[in-house]
Amino acid sequence: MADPLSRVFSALADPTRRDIVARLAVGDATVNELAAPYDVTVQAVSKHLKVLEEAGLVSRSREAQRRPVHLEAEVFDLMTKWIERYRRQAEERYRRLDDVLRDMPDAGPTAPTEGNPP
Amino acid sequence: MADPLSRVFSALADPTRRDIVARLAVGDATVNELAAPYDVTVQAVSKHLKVLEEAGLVSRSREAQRRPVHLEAEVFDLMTKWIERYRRQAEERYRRLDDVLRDMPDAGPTAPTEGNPP
DNA sequence: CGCTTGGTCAACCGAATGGTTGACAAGCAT
DNA sequence: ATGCTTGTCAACCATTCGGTTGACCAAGCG
Repeated sequence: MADPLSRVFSALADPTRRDIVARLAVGDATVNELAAPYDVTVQAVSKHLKVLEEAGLVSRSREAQRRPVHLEAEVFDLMTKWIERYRRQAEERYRRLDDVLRDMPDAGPTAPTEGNPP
Repeated sequence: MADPLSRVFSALADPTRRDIVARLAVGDATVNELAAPYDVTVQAVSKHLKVLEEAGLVSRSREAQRRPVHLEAEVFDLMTKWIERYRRQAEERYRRLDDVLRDMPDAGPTAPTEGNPP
């Protein structure tokens, strides 16, 4: 599971982690602050942050004994690019199908338009 | 893990599944066709398709004994919306930080309101 | 009819995941 | 030096996941 795309998708496949990302979009926060709203231990949240960090979605700096967590938004582009590519392709195909159906108002029961003579 | 967004992200967190989606963007295909390139059993691919279907990314119709798989591109919007929202928010915040730094051309080495006595 | 083709279901296995508790390090404050 | 705060690491547990094998169903075809 080395590839970056898998890590990003996987990281965001968890609702708690998505919520953390949502809250970090507003502003940086410490681990304890982030952990407060959830009814899990702070260690669990620390694990979540590790996952987000390994996916490149988040970075932690050092500031006294606090470790402010910062959202790294660039990685989103990786996903967006992948998604857009295939969404567009599928839509294009959909549009083309419409054209075909319009151009073929009376398709016969047997449709050998795919004639691929050996 | 009932929520749709988690299911979609989770479904796309697997490289094989992403590849299947990529190939379905080109055109519908049967399970056996889809399974061919991978060196796993057809049952494994069937499981992958089930995951994709439960995420709403794919639909299967019935056609004789074949089950053509079709890519359902709308669900992508769910992800795109979520991603765009927080990406935009984070970028906005980044831009604002730049403004702050520009408006504060002579920030001392000691942080402003955060008393850091020697 | 019987058989081959296309696909799913069920049970199982090893590895990864999300969670817990407990110990511990690093800073700051007494 | 002692202690409190913030956070991580390690070990463990239950569940999920990706994969396998084997049985099975549903259609077409000889």
